[in-house]
Amino acid sequence: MKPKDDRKVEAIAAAVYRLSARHGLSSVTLADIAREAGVATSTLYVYFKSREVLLDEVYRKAKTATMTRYALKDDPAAPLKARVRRIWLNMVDHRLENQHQMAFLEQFYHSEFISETSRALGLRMAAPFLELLAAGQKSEQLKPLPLPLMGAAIMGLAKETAVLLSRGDLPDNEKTRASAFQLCWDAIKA
Amino acid sequence: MKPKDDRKVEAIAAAVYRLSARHGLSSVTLADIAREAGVATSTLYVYFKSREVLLDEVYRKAKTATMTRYALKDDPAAPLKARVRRIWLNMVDHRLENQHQMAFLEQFYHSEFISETSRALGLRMAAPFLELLAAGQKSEQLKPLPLPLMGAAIMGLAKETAVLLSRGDLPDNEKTRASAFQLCWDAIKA
Amino acid sequence: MKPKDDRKVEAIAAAVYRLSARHGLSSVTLADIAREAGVATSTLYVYFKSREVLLDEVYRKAKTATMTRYALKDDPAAPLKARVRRIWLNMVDHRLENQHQMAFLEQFYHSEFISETSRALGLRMAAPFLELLAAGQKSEQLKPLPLPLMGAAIMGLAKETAVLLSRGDLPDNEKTRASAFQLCWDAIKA
Amino acid sequence: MKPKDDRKVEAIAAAVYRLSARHGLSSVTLADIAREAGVATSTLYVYFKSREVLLDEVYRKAKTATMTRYALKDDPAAPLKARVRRIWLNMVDHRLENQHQMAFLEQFYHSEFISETSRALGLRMAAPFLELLAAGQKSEQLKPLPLPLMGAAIMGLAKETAVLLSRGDLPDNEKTRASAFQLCWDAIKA
DNA sequence: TATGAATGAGCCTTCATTCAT
DNA sequence: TATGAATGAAGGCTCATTCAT
Repeated sequence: MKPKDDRKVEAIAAAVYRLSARHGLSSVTLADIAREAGVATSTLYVYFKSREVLLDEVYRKAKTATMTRYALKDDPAAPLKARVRRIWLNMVDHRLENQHQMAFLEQFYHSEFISETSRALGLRMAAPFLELLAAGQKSEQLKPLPLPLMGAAIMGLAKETAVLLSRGDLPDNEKTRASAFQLCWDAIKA
Repeated sequence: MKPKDDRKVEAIAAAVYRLSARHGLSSVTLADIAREAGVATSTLYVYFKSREVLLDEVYRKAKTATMTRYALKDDPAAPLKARVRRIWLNMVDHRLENQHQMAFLEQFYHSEFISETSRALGLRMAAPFLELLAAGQKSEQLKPLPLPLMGAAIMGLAKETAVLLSRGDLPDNEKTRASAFQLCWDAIKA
Repeated sequence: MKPKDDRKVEAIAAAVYRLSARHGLSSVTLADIAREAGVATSTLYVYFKSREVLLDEVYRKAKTATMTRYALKDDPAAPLKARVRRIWLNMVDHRLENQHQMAFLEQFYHSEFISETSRALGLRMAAPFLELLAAGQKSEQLKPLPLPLMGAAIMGLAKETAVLLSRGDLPDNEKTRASAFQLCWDAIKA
Repeated sequence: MKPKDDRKVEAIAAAVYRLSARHGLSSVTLADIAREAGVATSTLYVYFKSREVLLDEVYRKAKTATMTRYALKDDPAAPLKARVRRIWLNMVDHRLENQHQMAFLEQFYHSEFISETSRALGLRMAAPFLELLAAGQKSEQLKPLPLPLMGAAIMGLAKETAVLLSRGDLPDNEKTRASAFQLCWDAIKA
């Protein structure tokens, strides 16, 4: 008997990312995915029960990897501002390095395809970050506004910064990042 | 394709908004639109050359109305901060009052359906607002960061604020708006 | 606007009969039916909501026509034996004249495709005939056995007779029919 | 294709019977059979060359067992009526005891799956019984009608009787069987 | 103009069968 | 022998679009 091939699952996920970025998630068909991943359409059903499950599982994978990446080199002992900066820079860098994946993640999150459990996953994974912000509010370093608003401000600015950097509208260097983060920090600091 | 009956075009647009908000743009079929608008499917082709054109035209309509609304009661003679506040509050209010329409607008903008010309329309309509910000930068009241980044910060925060208000996560009153705008202003002010 | 075409429904039903007889009901695909009926596959969905409904409706049509045919020239005033003979001969003749239709009817009835309501239809339509038999039992002309058993005996013999006639195993004439009916009558008469 | 493990073949046949009775023969997939029999799908190909062969072979098995069962306790020296009664009662009892198997047998016989050789098998196995009837005709104890007609009458009545008994429409006792057989005998006796 | 009928292209999914271990 | 992975072919169904009235 032949064991399931993990590399095939990887290839399928990568195909979904690429196609989402290229033509938009809602036009990604199983035939497209299969072709792009180099397998037969029916093979997708060996790994996933249905199109819905496939997308959901790919989403979970990508979301988890993304959140892990955001926490990279985060030092829990560092001061608040340094930690937020670290995470914010991680967001920007990860977006620049994984544009396809992010394209999928965003489209899926805003689509009707996403399941309730997957939507919940997003929130669950963001929890540690929101707790960091909550601590910052308690120590009166951050504005006492609702956490979702604070979080959205930070992520939204990271996203827009990444877009501008990748488009070349902004020079991709330390200075640019520093001033963009300045905007972010000014927004949230108390 | 000169629309003869404006009320019918109105009904079609409204159908698109409602269905987009209810089931997601990519699952909206022409049959759905026709049923919801109370006409026959083939009648849609009397008014629009194709599905693509229909959506594009509905988008233009909604986008124009939205941008006009944002400028409501904007007094060109007022001081910068007041003008930005006025526009920012307009954004929040318009979102709260036209959720279906905004659902469509956003899904369409992030979708693969949007044409290049429609995407350009978005930018063109935002021009006056960006000019206002540019003036603010010149007078050193606003941070000297790229306009797209500034604009994105402002709109993103308006959007998130509206979401929180409509969900009931934030009390819908003057005070809440004032503090949410504070966050916005702190982000962009020099 | 174009009105629905009744001749098309006829063509579809005829296609189902022919294909059922030729290859067996369970191998009849919508593509087959469409090709045989001279329409596009999707056109079938203009007339029927699904394959299941299509078959069910064709069954109803054929079943009703069949039962009506069985009662042809039945004289309610005639004596019992004459009436049973008339109906029995109708069964034999109808089978000989509509073999494709009967092939479909039988396969559908014995298949898992048939709906509960369609199965019930069969019984409802046979009711008048069973009442005739019941009357014959009351007047002690027929054996006092369960009606389903009596009915099955009669129909089963009609069927087998028709098979033998159409195969040419029996000469197709009055005499053959008379003796075959004799067997039938002997079985049920008191 | 020499089956090595007879118990496995047995399990496969039993699975086919059960599934045929439960969901209808034409919806029985190889995956279903394998699951129900407790083997892997590809293992079926170790025992049978194809789905067609598998069904055909299972049919042969069941058909042979059935015909053997019909002849149980048949005493070639007994008088005609007694022998026919014995066989008729065997038919009824066997049907009552092996409903799953009979469900498969009948569906397969009326399906398009059956091969010409398998259909011929049915006739060949029934030969001894038809010879008995032929002898009865020669001795003028039975009607001089075509043997297939005579045979069909007898089997058809056995089948209907079994159906009524298993449904509970008739009390399952000696008396019922006696009167049902009476109907049968009246039909065929000279 | 307005509409119901008609359709070709394409989608998701299933399945008998083969492959590779 | 036994099996899980892999697949091509096909099936039912949907939909944007065109036809015909």
